[in-house]
Amino acid sequence: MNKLSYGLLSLLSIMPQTGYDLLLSLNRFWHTNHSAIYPLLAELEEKGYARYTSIDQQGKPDKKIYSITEDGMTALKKWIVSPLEDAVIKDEMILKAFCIEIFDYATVEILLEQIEARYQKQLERYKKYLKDMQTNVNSKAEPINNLILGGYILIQKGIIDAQSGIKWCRWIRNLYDKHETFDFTIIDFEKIMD
Amino acid sequence: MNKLSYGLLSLLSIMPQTGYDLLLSLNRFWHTNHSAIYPLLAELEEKGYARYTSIDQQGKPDKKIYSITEDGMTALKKWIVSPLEDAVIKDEMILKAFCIEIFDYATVEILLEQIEARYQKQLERYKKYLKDMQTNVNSKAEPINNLILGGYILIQKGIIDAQSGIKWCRWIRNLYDKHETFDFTIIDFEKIMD
DNA sequence: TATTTCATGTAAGCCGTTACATGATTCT
DNA sequence: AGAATCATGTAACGGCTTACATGAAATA
Repeated sequence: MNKLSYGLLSLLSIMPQTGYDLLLSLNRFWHTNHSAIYPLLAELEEKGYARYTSIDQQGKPDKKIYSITEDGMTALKKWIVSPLEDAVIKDEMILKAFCIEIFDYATVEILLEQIEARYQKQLERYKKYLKDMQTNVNSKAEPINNLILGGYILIQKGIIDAQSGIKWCRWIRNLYDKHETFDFTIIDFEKIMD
Repeated sequence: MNKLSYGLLSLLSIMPQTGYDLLLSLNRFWHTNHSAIYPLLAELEEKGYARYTSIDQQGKPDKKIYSITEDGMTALKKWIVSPLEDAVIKDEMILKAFCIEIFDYATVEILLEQIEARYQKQLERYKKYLKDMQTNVNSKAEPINNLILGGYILIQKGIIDAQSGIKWCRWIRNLYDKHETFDFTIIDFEKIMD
């Protein structure tokens, strides 16, 4: 049982769905693809944590609607309160930041614009999710998924992160503007030391 | 050349150092370990992006002090302005968030405390880094590494992220406090829609 | 007409983690 | 006395990504 296996159980606890549905829900908040999900679903079934019912379809492979079993729920209940592992963040931005002091401002500005654009894109994406959710909840239309509360708080997190990322970019620009001679030995630490 | 290879070049552009030194600098901002670094350094040397000079040591393996070559600098200059890849974040917290609505508040509170504690730990860690940096810069003592500007902005990012994470946890608690009947269909979306 | 959506699966390869391996000195 | 620091390396394994494979219907 790896992280993603529990993630699938987590989503299945909300409602029974297919591997394809799970992929769509996951993709909003987690980098993965179908070739990682299908084998894990088969494993969950072998372990007795999930079961599926097949539905015939014309032109497409049979739909397999997975649902969580009682054993699966037991595993989920254990996992949800088990010690939280550290987040693993692999972001090229961090590695690029290491060497910015050897480049001139024009180069740094190119990088900053890319970073800011990425956060801006993220902000738009999550705002769209929020709007979609609002529409669905208000109209009480058939929900694409029932990820109401969980989805809501994760969308909020995405928005907060994007906004603070944009602020960070602007703060860096300000840092450069103030020290045109690039004398970074007199950095004002006090402002940030709570 | 994978992400981490460029990260090593990025750090080597600041100052020549050993694989062990690189590991210590990286560990503040990047999850990795020595067994990933040493083979990559050997590859960088083969490619002509880095070279090393060996230094005899008693009781320990010979120190290999790596430095970036001109070819390495060329590669670094290309990479720094090349399109920024998306960040890959693998955080169990996200997967756990999916299913919170099936649990009672007591269970969610256990999870929230773990998340908040993790952000608190991160905040303390980065504040310590900032203090260390301030001490080093003021005393002009021999710098452990010369990652002044890059380290500074990354420490700031770590602090901002930790602080907003803590605020997010408190916002979730507030959400629960306001709706003791767990009627989450009347969520106030307007407040967040800019 | 071409791409996206729906729908599931396998195979090859890369990347990273854990463990194995060694060993003196310094700190707790 | 035991753990951490300094210092480099290899081997096995697991997990994830990319590509391969199929194919109808709807959209652009």
